[in-house]
Amino acid sequence: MGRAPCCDKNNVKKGPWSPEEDAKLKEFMDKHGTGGNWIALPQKAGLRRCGKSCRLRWLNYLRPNIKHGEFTEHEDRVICSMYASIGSRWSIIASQLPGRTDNDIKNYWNTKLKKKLMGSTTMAGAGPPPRAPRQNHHQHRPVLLPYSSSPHSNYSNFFPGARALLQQSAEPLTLQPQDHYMLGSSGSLNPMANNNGASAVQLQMLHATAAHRQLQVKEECGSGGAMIAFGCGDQQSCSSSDATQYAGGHYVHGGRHHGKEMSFDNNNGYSAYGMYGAGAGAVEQEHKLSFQLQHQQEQQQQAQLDYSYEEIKQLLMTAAASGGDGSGGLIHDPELIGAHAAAAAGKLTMM
DNA sequence: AACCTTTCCAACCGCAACCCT
DNA sequence: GAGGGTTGCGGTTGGAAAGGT
Repeated sequence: MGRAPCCDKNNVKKGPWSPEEDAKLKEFMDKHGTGGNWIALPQKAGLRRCGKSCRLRWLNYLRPNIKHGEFTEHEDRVICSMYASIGSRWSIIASQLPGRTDNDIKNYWNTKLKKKLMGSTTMAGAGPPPRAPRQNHHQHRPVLLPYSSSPHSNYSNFFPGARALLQQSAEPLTLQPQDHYMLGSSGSLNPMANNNGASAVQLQMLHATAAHRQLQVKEECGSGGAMIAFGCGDQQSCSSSDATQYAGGHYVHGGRHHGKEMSFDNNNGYSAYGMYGAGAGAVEQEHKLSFQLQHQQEQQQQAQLDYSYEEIKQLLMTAAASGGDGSGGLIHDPELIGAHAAAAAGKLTMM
C-alpha cells in the first residue's frame, strides 16, 4: 500500500512557473513566511501548486540573495574539493557557497564541471579520454562513487582531474571564510560498515583552496562508539593521538590539540584541525611547516595518484560487482548515521 | 531554412529522516 | 513506541535553447 500523496495531483498545476505565480508566492512568503507548513501554503497563497513545488521554487529561485549565472573559479574549486571528499552531498556543498542552491550546483556539476575535470585529466598512458558516445539523452546517470574498500581511498581518486584542477591555480593559498566546511549531514560521513562492528571510515576532505591541504577525517566505528579524527594529509600518520574522538554521541578531544570546538584558522590561510585555545598559535606554526613538507611530498606522489580511464572503469566495475547489497560499502545503520549527523552538525562546524 | 544533435536547467519524483500527536 | 504528516535531499526527466550540418 503506497503512502498518501502529498497533494491532489489532479488539481495541481505542473511545469514551469509563470511570473504571476512567482509574484504570488513571493508576496505570500514576504508577508507570512511558510507558516511552518509548505503543504498548506499553496492554498493559503492562492496557488494551484503542490507544496513541494512551492518550496522548491522558493528555495531555488525566488529566495532572496540567490546567485545566478557563472560559477567562479573559486566556487569551482570548492565544489571539486568537496565532491572529491564527500561525493554528491549537494546540500552540504551548497551550504558552503552562499547564494548557490544544491540544485544549481548539482546541475553545474553534471553538465559542466564533471566534463571539465575529465577533460583536464592527464590520463596516464591513455591520452585524452575519448568522447563517450552519447547515450540516451536521459540516461546520463551520475557515476555512483562507491566508498572504496581501501582505507586510503577517497572520491578524488575517481576524478583524478580534480587534483589537477585544484592544483593548477597559482593564486596564493589563502583560506577564505566561505571555504569553511560544515559537515552537517548524515551522509557526510560514510563509514565503511562491516559486519563485525569494527568498521573504519576515512573521509578525506580536500580543502577548497588547495588540494594538498587535506583535512583527513578518519573515523573508526567500533562497538563502543565512533571516532572521528582530524589530521594532516599524511594518511599514515593520522591516529587517535591527534584526534577528536567521538564516542557514544560525545566528542572527546584527545592528543595534543585541546578545546571544545573544531575550527579553521581564518587568518593564517590554512586549515587548523582540532586546534583550540591557548597555545594554538605555536601549533599552527608547527603545522604550517608540516603542510609545506606535506605539499612537497604530495607533489611527488601526484603521478601515482592519477588513474587511467581503464583503471577508473575497473574500479567502478569492481564496485558494482562487489557488495551484493549494492551498498557500495555505505553506511546503513540509521542509528550510526543519526549519531554522525548530530555530531557533525553540532560539533563539526568550522568556525 | 530545416532538421538533427547536444547542452542546460527548472522542475518533478521517490525515498528517508524528521517531527508531531 | 507507533503511526501519520511534513520536510529535505539526491536522482532523474522534460523541454527549451543553442549549436552543428
